[in-house]
Amino acid sequence: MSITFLQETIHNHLLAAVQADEFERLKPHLELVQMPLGSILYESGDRLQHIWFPTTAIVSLQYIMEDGASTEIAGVGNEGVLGVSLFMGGAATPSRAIVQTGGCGYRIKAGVMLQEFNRVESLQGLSLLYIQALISQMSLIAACNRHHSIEQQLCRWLLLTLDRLTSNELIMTQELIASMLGVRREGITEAAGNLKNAGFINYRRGHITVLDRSGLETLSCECYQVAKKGFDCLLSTCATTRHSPSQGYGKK
Amino acid sequence: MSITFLQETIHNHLLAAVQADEFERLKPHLELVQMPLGSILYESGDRLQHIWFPTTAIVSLQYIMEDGASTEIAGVGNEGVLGVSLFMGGAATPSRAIVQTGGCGYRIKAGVMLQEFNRVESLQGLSLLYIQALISQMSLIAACNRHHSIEQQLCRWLLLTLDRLTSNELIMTQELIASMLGVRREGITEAAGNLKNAGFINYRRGHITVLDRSGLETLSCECYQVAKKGFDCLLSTCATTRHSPSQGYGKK
DNA sequence: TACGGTCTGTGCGGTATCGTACACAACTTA
DNA sequence: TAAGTTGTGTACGATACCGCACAGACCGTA
Repeated sequence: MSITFLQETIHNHLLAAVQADEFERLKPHLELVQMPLGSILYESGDRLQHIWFPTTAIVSLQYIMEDGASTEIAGVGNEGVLGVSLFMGGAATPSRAIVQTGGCGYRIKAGVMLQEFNRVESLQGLSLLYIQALISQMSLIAACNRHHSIEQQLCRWLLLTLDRLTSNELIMTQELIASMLGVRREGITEAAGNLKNAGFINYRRGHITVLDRSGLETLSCECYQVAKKGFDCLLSTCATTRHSPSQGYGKK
Repeated sequence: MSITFLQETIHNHLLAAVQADEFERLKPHLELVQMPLGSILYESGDRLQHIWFPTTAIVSLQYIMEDGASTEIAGVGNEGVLGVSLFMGGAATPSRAIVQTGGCGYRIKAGVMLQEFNRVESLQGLSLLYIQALISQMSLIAACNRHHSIEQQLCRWLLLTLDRLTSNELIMTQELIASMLGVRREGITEAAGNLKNAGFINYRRGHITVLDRSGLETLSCECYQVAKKGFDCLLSTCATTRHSPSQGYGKK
């Protein structure tokens, strides 16, 4: 049971990079939870109750405008952690965190986490490292929003999501993608139609299957490669401090 | 001389909020420098040599795409600090920092600053607090980029810049504003023309004078108010930890 | 005062995206 | 199997913004 726990834990790279002795302190507080599609971890303005380390789930951070319009500002998978604003002064979070791909993750109470953050240097370092990566990703997305077409952005988004999955099928409606990218649903329908005609993807009601990754890469803007490089960089840094060297990322 | 120095220093709110004894340690390393319009503090990918605390200068953080297209991702005035990625793992900065309004600021060597950051808890806390505010601002701008018209964004931008100035005149070409907002220069010409016709601003070759703030506020999107609230929140938190209670922000 | 460079104004066609409306298909539940 | 819900396809005008081209105005400098 303890083994299972550890192996599952490893599926979050950030958590896996915590030093062994410090991890032992965290362990009793980590709670494995379901993160079902569409559930909202926190709303903009909420006071954080928990911190989450996704394992198989993917979470989208969105900024919501007064009229309800939304924009994804970053995505978080098993390379990251949700609720970092807790470490930065406890002020309210500026975004909504909504589960974009259902799965699992570890949850830990905010109070405990804050205590450990302040006590444990490696945990602090890892968090900061992640925040840096998050900022990079946000910059990228902001610029991509401004300068690239819906089709290009859709490709980027599909690829980044795919990189965090073990399968090549996304459970995802066009409506949902549209709200992430901050565009009309019809815009996604059209772009997705093009990708389907090109033979790069296929889909049916809420399921998108990627058939040709490299095809998507050719249509995507530069932003996918840049974002990927950022993640790789983060992960390799994590890997060098990993508490158990043999763990990979393969297990379903 | 020492008095002058201190008073100048106070013009950066973040620096002013450092505890007195810790500030004494930093003081010998702080270097008052000119920050002329258009100068670039660092480029995307640079290894940081310095950290800057603007006093009268305003700096724009921009993401630059491969084809040279740019987008402002955040603005930094005397409420903030440039080079925070130094604290977060030393990886390269994801953006370009370019001086948008000429003025002065304090500079400190990266090595010294990093040492102090790791040693001094209040400095760490303040930096994190600022990073949080920066992230909020970035989210906001990303969403505003996506959903609001050039005119609305121009109003927001003018207002936010104005809030950081003591005068109501911006030294600024339309071309430069366009590159900040990531739009064509002609788009700015048109929007600025509207604002001029409405009697809210006036301008001549590289000088923009704001005549009617509240007019701009009515045309601006919600984003200005939200951003302003974020800054106010940051500043009030800084104020409560300020090392010298009597210092304001009035001196030219 | 003349010159030259920079900044601003304007026009025009092209296009991506929006807003709206509606039909149809796929899946769910009764 | 039928009804109802939800997701997708399509069409069409409106419009915001782009790309380009060029004219004119401003301002520093010679």
